Amino acid sequence: MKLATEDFDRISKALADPQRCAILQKLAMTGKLNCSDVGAFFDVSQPTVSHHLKELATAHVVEKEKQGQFCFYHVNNEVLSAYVSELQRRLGLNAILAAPRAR
Amino acid sequence: MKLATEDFDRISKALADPQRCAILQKLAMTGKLNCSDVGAFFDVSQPTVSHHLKELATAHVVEKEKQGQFCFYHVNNEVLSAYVSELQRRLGLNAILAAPRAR
DNA sequence: TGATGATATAGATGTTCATCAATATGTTTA
DNA sequence: TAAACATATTGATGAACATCTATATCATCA
Repeated sequence: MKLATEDFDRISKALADPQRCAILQKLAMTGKLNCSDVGAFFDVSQPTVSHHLKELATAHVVEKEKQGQFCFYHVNNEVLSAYVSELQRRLGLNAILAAPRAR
Repeated sequence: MKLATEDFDRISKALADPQRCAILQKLAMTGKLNCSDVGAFFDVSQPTVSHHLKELATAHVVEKEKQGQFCFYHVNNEVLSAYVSELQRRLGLNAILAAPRAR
């Protein structure tokens, strides 16, 4: 999966806030949480949690799933993997993998 | 190599600005550049380049090497690799690698 | 030593953004 | 339908930050 520059930049920014990164990490660990669950783990207001989840969703690193009055969020592993790959590519960390195969 | 939380956060922020990320990418591609070289690639003022390079150096993703009146910068691959590894760990992207070996 | 060139610092400015209180919207249940 | 609950939105505020101009520092060279 290939990320557009715009998407890459947005994900970088989404990860740059420690609070938001912690929320994403919690989602990665637990698999799926609703807003209240997330809020229970961190000492921030409900609107702030909602804001961070929205940013993460806008960057497509999490997906939103509405179930009745609840709203579940889970990580999008495909996008996260694509982000890490692109980051490695840009930073030249995949030189060995990208090198032409010896024969 | 293990990154402290503080270092991880700082690197995330260093990568969050597209201009700074582009500078880092250029350094990764070319190996080693001085300030003027970097400035020649991007349409920003000399103090801005100096500022970005300082941020990257503070985050330890690049290293500074003074040679006379010039100042060369090159990426620190060890730190960058450690960052990507820690990111993967936090995002749960290394589940397969981390799994206990089958026997 | 004085001029030129490379880089860093200081200070200012406008923008982005994390956060909150208040409120709105939508959903469930008594 | 009214109350209670979950989430989203609005608007405000203060902090962080990217960028610039001006200037300082330091090294080289004529």
